[in-house]
Amino acid sequence: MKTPLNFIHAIIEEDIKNNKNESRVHTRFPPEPNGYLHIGHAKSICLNFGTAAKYNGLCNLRFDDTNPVKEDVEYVDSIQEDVKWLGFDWGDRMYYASDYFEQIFQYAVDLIKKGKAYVCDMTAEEIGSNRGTPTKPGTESPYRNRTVEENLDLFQRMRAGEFADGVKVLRAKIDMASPNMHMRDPILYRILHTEHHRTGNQWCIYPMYDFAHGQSDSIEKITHSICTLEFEVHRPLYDWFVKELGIFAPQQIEFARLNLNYTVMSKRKLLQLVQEGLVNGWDDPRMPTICGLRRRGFTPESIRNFAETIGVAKRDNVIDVALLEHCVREDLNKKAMRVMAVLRPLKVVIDNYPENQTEELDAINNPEDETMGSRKVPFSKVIYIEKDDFMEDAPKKYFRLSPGAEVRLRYAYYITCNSVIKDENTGEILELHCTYDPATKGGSSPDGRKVQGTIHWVAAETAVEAEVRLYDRLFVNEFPENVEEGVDYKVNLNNNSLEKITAFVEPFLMGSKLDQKFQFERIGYFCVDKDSVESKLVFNRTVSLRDSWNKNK
RNA sequence: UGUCCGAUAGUGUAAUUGGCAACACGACAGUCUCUGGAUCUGUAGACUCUAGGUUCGAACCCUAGUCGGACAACCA
Repeated sequence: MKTPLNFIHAIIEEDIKNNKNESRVHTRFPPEPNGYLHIGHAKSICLNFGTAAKYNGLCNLRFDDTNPVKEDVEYVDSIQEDVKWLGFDWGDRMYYASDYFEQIFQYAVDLIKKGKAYVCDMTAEEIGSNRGTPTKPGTESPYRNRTVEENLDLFQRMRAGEFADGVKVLRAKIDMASPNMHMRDPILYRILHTEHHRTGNQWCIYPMYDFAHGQSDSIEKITHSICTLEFEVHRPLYDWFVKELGIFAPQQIEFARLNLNYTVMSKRKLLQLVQEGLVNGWDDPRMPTICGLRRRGFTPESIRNFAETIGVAKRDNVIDVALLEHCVREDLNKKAMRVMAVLRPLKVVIDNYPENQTEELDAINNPEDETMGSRKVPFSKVIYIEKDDFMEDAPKKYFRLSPGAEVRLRYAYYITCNSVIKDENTGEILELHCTYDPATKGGSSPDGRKVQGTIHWVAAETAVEAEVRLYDRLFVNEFPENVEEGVDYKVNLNNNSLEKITAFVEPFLMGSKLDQKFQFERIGYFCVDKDSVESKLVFNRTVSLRDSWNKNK
């Protein structure tokens, strides 16, 4: 069976067939180290590294670090960690645009010498207003016709630090009347007396992204520069630089960025959520960041599979977060060990079970994977079950415990509920009294009688308390950014996106380690949080299991 | 009133490049089950944005239009 090609791979296969670049495929993932990577970047990472792997090519990791005022090593470290965690390897090809500053400076000198760039003394405001609008042409800078010698001298003096921030810029001399705004004498270099996280104080002028990105790709001999749609309008400019400079020409191909409903994806907004304390840091499990998803319990495989499933195209798209959730479930279903945990405990006393007796019952660790073996679960007279698993006046289709009904305790016994003890004042159900059938040990009866439901439980005596963090969507609105003029999108924040509860878990979980993943049977998938310690376990709910009974209501 | 890009079931992506519109998720129904999970089976759901044209034949090519998106940072 041949898998259909996305449009980028179709282009690449055509290029290979035509022996373009000696049929070489070389991509790159070029983040700016000014924030943490999110699921949208994951799409790009999977695309770039995945494409290289598919065509026996290479993929570089390159930091586009041309703006020292926003960038930081904290981000370059986290980006490397996240790309690695996703399962990709850039080998020895980790680069920085700042590695090329000298070369890029020379490119600028070349342009000046060719009369294609000039130093402009206008202020930012003047340049802005002279640029015109998309429908009106701009006007030319009065400095546009400085001589090559003067430009060369001024540009060298900019580099030497003779001028203050903002008083001069280097601009390309292209066409102030171009219908493409990016061709209206774009700024190439600006003065920034700011220490760079890598080059220190070596430079006080820095190239703009537009003057660095394409050339960086060119220097690295990138064959296919895959980027998002908003850079489509920049492509003529990159091509202009390549042509004027006479350097290797990468081919830029643009694709539509990922959008997820109930989620914001812009770095600016994510930063804001962090800075305003609306979430607990970049790796808050509610964040769509890669580190957030990791802490939430997502696996790299599930994210890669998600990227594969959503495909690549040019039209705008909004993916349902439910698809992302489906991808984790699918992966965790195969891998996660099953255990029992009771989130909202209801005490059950089994009246006819001997006092002080404890049994070790066999439980299968993963019915999807025999090799994961089995374990022992202690059982005794007093147990906890889920509050939801009991109903005093149960509807016909309710298969769990109710007065007079018999259910199976998973891997244990059949029990029947005899009486309900309630708080006299509030009517709240405090405990249940049941009897068990000793012949049903292990969960099946010798007489072959069927029970409607199977519920999970934890023996009270050996139960371990654990903090469980239940996460919900960060936003209540499907499109949180769709707000009326002047309204802050944060009004759409979900006030109940995090609920911390104390649960009882089976003792097996006692020694569980950071990032270990479990399925709490009948509830969902959970992982050990980094806040977890020996004396106080903390679990994050990655995603719930489907519950069709609840859904139908 | 500019330039560039896009438009296919609810959502996303395909369609051997001009030859019966398919797959996944979701929905619904059923099967199975010691997890109301998973599995398995099935059903519904699309005048392929509109109108013309080319053609034996158009989702695909052409023309015009409609709608949507991107672009006016010394950000990337």
